Amino acid sequence: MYIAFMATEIAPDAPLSPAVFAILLSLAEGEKHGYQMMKDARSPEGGGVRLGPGTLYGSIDRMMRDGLVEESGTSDDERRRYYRLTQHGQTVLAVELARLDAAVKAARRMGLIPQGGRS
Amino acid sequence: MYIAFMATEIAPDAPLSPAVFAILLSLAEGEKHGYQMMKDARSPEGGGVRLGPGTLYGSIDRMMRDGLVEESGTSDDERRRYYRLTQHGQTVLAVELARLDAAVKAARRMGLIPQGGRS
DNA sequence: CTTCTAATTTCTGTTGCAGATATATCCGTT
DNA sequence: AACGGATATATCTGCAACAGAAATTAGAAG
Repeated sequence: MYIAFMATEIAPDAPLSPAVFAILLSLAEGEKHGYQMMKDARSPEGGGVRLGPGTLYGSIDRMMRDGLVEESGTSDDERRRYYRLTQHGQTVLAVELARLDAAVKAARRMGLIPQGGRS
Repeated sequence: MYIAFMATEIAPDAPLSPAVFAILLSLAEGEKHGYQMMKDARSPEGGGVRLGPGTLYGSIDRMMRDGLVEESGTSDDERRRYYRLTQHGQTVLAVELARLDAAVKAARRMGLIPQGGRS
């Protein structure tokens, strides 16, 4: 598959840290500001990760530097800074998801995940 | 579900770093020595992660310290040191897998994973 | 017994993480 | 409009983790 190939070729960013993964996943839904990502990440679907301010904003800076996310000028509130995925960020997320999906499925085959698990 | 509950209660180890996750997953198959985990981790089912010696053995030490893995006296070769999961390690892995499973499924619902993906 | 590979160890600079603290803005109340 | 609390971000700093290089030891092959 294309994605699997890309994993080693154009996305040497893998594997992603849990924080970076959670942020990318949150932004996949659409533009978000930091505080919102924080709450997203806490939910099970968002990865169930606790992000403190240091980790959150530090990660965002690095991700901007690496071209995974960018600021969208949007401003409905003076305090908020909105971010969105770049093209590269979308690719990296897709590759990471494919990676995790493969690992989870392998684990399920091994009987390491209780249920078949519901979708 | 039980596991999901445990995630926040008895396993504050989450989220795991990619290296630690790959090692736990590899050991879920049975006893392994470091070099073998290294090759396991490289395969897609193992997480598709490149572990250099520094990361690998450093992680193992920390995991021993944290009671996730332990040495099994097994020795079919003087050079090799074999490790296995502890009870605690198994629990932590199960919790992490449940976490990732939830995230992957959420991502699939969002259409972020190309196929249904192969099982 | 020499040589090649497997397997681990140790070391070191760089980076990321994580909590604490600080600061600015919005909102509801009075 | 001033106040207090919640929202939202910024900054700073010590500690731990990572990542690659280099060295070391043991087994396998000839």
